[in-house]
This record gives sequence, C-alpha cells and structure tokens, in this order.
Amino acid sequence: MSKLRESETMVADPNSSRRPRARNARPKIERAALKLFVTKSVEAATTREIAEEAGVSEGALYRHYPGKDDLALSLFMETHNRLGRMMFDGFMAGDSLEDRIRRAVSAYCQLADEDWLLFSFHLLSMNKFLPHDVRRDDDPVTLTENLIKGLMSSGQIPQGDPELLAAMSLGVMTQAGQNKAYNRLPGPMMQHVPSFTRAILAILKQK
Amino acid sequence: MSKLRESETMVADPNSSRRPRARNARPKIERAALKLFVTKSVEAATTREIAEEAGVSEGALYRHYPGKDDLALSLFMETHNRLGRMMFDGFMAGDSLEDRIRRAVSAYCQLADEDWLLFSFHLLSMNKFLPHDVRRDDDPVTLTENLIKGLMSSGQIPQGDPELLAAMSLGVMTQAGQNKAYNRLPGPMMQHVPSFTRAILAILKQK
DNA sequence: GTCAAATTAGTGAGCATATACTCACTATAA
DNA sequence: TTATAGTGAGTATATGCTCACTAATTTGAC
Repeated sequence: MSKLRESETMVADPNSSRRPRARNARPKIERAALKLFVTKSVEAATTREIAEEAGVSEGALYRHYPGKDDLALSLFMETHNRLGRMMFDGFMAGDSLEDRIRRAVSAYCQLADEDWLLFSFHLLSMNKFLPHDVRRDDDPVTLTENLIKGLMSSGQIPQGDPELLAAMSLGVMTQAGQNKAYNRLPGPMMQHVPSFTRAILAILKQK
Repeated sequence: MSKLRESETMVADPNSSRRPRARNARPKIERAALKLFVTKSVEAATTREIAEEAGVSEGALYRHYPGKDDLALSLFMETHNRLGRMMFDGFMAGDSLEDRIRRAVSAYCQLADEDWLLFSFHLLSMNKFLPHDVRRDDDPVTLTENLIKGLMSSGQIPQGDPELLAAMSLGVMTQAGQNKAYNRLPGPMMQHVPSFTRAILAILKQK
C-alpha cells in the first residue's frame, strides 16, 4: 500500500517493463541505420525504426549524432573517402598498366566484400550525397579522371575524353555492384576482378 | 457596413487574390514533379512544392493521380518500359553484331537526349522503384541478359557469365548518364554512341 | 584500495511541425 | 444541365528531435 508521493512526474514503477539499458549504442545504431537506409532509403527510415532495430532508445541516436541526416552523411562520407584513397593507393602500387588497374579494381571489390552493407549503402545513395556540380579532387570519379589523364600524357593509352573514359571504366564496376545489390549477381565481387580488369583495359586502350 | 452573414465558412472575397484557374494541369504537374524529383528526390519533394512549381493547386494532383507515390511510380514505369522496348527493337533491327549493339545504344541515348529530365529521373531513381529480388522479362537488364545469352549460343561471342556481361555493358552507358546528371559530362549522349558501341563490343568479345 | 563527485551515455514520454491527403465548393466544357 | 477539372483551407497523422531523469563509468583525493 501507501502510494506515498507518486506526485508530479509520477512514473509507474521504473523497473517494470523498461528496456534493459543498452551498452555501446553507437555501433548498434550505425549498423541498424545502414540496414534500414539500404532497404528503405534514408528518408523512409524513421529514427524510431532505427532505434528499435538497434535495440536502443531513440534518444541515444542524438547522443552520437546531431540528427538522422548527419548520421547518414557521416556513414556515406567515411566510405566515400576510404574508397577513393584505397583505389588510388592500389593504382600507385602497381608496376604495369594492367597491374595498376587490377590493383585499383581489387581495392574496390575488397571494400565491397569486406562490408557489403556499408558498401551498398554508399553505392545506392551516391546521388543523394554527391551534390551536383561540385567536385572534389579526391573523390573516386575525379581521381579516375586524373589517373587517365596521366596515362594519356605518358602515352600509355591513346588520347581520348578522360571524363567519358572514367565514366565507362567505373560503370563496369558500379553497375555490377548495383546488380549485386538487387540480387542479380550472386557471390563476392572479388571473383570478378579479372573480368573487370580486362574490360577496363579494353575500354582504355581502344583507339 | 452591414457585415451581414459572413457566417460559418466565411471567405473574404473569392475574387481578390485567388490564383487564376489553371488549365491542362496534368502535364504541368508531371513536369514540375519530375524537376523536383530529380533535384530533391521523390521523398523530399512535397506535394505543395510540386503544385507551386506547376502553377496549380495542390488538389489538382489528386484529380489525376491517387497520390504522390503513384505519380512518381507512373512516371518511372512509363520510361522504364519504353526504354526496354526501344533497346530491344533497335537490337533486333540491326544486321550484324556491331550494328545491333549500335542501334540498341542509339535507342538508349536518343531517349536520354529527347527528354533528359524524364530520363535522368529514371536513371536516378532506379533503386527506389526496382524492387530487389524481382525480375521482369521485359526490363532493360533482363532483356540485355537474354540477348547476350542468344549471342553466346549462336557462337557470335565467347561463352561467359551473361549476368556479369550485361551489368558491365549497361554500366558503360548508365555511369556516363549518371555523370552527365552530375554535370560532369557535357553535351548530348548521342555523341558517345561510337565510344559506347566500341566499349561494349570489346567487353562482349573478350575471351 | 575506497568512496564520493563528476562526467558520460542511455531512456522514453512528449512536443512542434511538416506534409500527404480530403472535401465542399466553383469555373469551364460538353 | 451535367460532367469534368481545378481550388485551397482544413485535418489527421507521422516523425525528427528535446529534455528531465537516471544508470554506468571514470577520476582523484585520501
């Protein structure tokens, strides 16, 4: 008995059906968000859904990110930068043209296989986060363009339109990635490295 | 004087600052919606914005479509079906392998240049509308796969993985389209038909 | 080591707002 | 006269985010 003072902010027994307090919420939130962002899109995924999927309260999200969009942008940019860096490093580490391309392609596929959820999120939300009309020197497309320009001026491949050649070369891999995201291309991306390499070489070498 | 009966649903002078009644709202709504869908995404574009951009009242949208999402889906599917049909017809009309590919590529680029807004909407919202795990026989990807299978069994190209080859072949064009959408590739798509054709031939013919 | 204070991290009911859609009304066309 | 197409204020609801509170962890004085 004695309901003494459930006054004012009365809460009916804090220990009853309260969620057990989560620990290390941040990575849980990130994985849950990725999953929902990929399956439903960033806009369609609600903060409540993300929290529920993560097994965490909604407020926890705001302890780590200013808001939903910042969470999404942060996850995207992390991958975007990493991808550009790894492809560039791979290219530079090679010794012949073919070896360079194979290494850049491998870096791309490795990232994809390493964390497919993160990678497919990146792939599927490019057009949301890459603002039209804006270029950065270190993004994958600009990087590829610059590498192609270098190959042209050193005479390793014929002259041509670097922007077009970069688009076609990357398209070989990105479209395969998209199709894998739609479950139209089973298995790891890595298995396609030889095909991608040959295709890109053929594109770059064509008169 | 005499404010006689501004009772109940009183509206202050219907003829004062009322929008002049629009005519032929449907196409206006469609173009406005496309514009906003491309620049802001379907989710971010509000029905109010669409109506304002179209110079039409919000209610008019619902006279022609059950809702915003239906409008978007309808615009998408129209283009999707048309694209599949035109590429298939182009391919079939050719006489040699190269001619067939060139015609299919031309069909794709022609559609893009004919109505770039509609086309880029289609390109940028693939992953929203093409449900994962579902295939249709007449969609561009499945169609391409089937054409490639045909080329293989008739011995016109070497054996290989049709799904992968279709992805790589289409990627050559789709990525170029994406880059054009980001203003990274100026000019009409048509000018790239020779490059696309050569690239795809090289991809398909590689051992 | 121990314990209290301070900091960090998680909770979830509640709020403010945005937005898809409705509907009674009206202008125009048939 | 009837049918069709357009209007826009109003509504119901969904959702991003706040905030007062609390559990857990770290710090540091002794």
